[in-house]
Amino acid sequence: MNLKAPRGTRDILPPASEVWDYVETRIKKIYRKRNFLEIRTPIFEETDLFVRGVGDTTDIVEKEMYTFNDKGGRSITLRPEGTAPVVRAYIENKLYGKPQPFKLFYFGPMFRYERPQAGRFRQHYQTGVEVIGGDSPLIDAEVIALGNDILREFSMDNWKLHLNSIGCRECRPVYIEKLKEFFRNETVCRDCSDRIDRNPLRVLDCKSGECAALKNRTPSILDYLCPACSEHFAQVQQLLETLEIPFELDHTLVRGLDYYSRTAFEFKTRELGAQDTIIGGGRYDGLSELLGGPSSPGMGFGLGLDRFILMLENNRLGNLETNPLEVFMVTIGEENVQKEGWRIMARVRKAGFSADMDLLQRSPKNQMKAANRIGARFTVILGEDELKQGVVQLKDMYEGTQSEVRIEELIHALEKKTGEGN
RNA sequence: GUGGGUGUAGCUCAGGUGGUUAGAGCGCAGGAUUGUGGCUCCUGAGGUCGUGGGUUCAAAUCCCAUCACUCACCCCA
Repeated sequence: MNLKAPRGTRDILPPASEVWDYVETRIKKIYRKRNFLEIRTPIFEETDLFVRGVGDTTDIVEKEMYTFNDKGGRSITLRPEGTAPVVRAYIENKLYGKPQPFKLFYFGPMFRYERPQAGRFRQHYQTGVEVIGGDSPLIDAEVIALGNDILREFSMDNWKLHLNSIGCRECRPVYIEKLKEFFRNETVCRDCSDRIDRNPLRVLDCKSGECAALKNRTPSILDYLCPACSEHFAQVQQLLETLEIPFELDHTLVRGLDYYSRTAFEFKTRELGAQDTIIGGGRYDGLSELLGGPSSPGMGFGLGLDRFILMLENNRLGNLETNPLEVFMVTIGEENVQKEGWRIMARVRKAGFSADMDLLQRSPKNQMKAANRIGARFTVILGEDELKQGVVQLKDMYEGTQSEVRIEELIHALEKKTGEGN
């Protein structure tokens, strides 16, 4: 076959898909415990949403979007990130009329046209939260704490929380001027000399030798925050200290999207090679207005599930015990026996056990073989003789023991055996 | 978008300096006398040697291109 999954995409097959399901389910529980509710937004949106929301000078919009015209001539874009769609939905559905702040979570694929590498895909999966309708530092702390909780819940500890404030519409322009001034008098790399005017904050993030060398002399945004932002940021830090969540101030942390304001944070690990951000987020107080909505400050994060699961696997936490098949039905005989076996299996399933049987009309021996390879806990064997007597052989595949039970006693016997095990 | 590495059965890999029917282990399918797994033994299926060109009497092997994977840059989840 010469058809392949497109570059940067992949199939998630069993047993990996079991791990994904497990992770998603467990994260969802954490959200629900904190009274976050799910939102599902379209996988594609009008292109303009991202151009306006994410920012037209960002890398995402400039070169990473999957954009196309649909048959009606509309410009459509596969969503590259989750926040702008959620805020769009918030405005469109007038969620500001509900009790505030509105706390949402989402799961789903995101699309970016990038060169794939470890932990980076063209279709990747994120889960994230957005708290919209409030600018209290309590919200910032709650969101960051939630990220912290998820990592802890999965016993991950090889990461650091990087924290910064990138100010607001009042103070950031002042800082940006200072920054431009500073960089103009220094030598920066080729990419960055272009950036100085268009998006000077990003120079801070540059890892190239000459730019990185400037880091400790570069003016820090934290020295230019207006009183309101400064106070807000101080409170966020205090709250994190109260919650005993360790963090590291990092004034070079600038998120790539334009809509961020004030608090910005990333949970980074050293285990994933160059793609080290596992959770990234921050506050976006102006986004709603940017999209034509009312003033509705918000705060959220995105968590990269591909990277998250990669990290779990690195720590051998990926070998999660998946539930083994409980019963494999083995029939020995003609059609009448198979039919009765089928009925028995249906009853076993109805009683709450997972059950399967041979679907290839194999010999008894090969049915047993199959049961063994699948890892079934029990086999229930039915032959002509058993059928006549109304019994089955119940075999414990782990212990190799086998006993005869009446068909009507089977469920009871299974319950007893599995009860003993646990 | 830029640079490095890789590309032989489902998986992990062998296949010096080009030479005839491309191999192994594992896995998969079946069998080793009456209706029973795991161990052992036997048998079998399965390969456009990533793809397309080129050099050559002859290419998995050399050259070019292309695609994919991978690592890094860039950027982020």
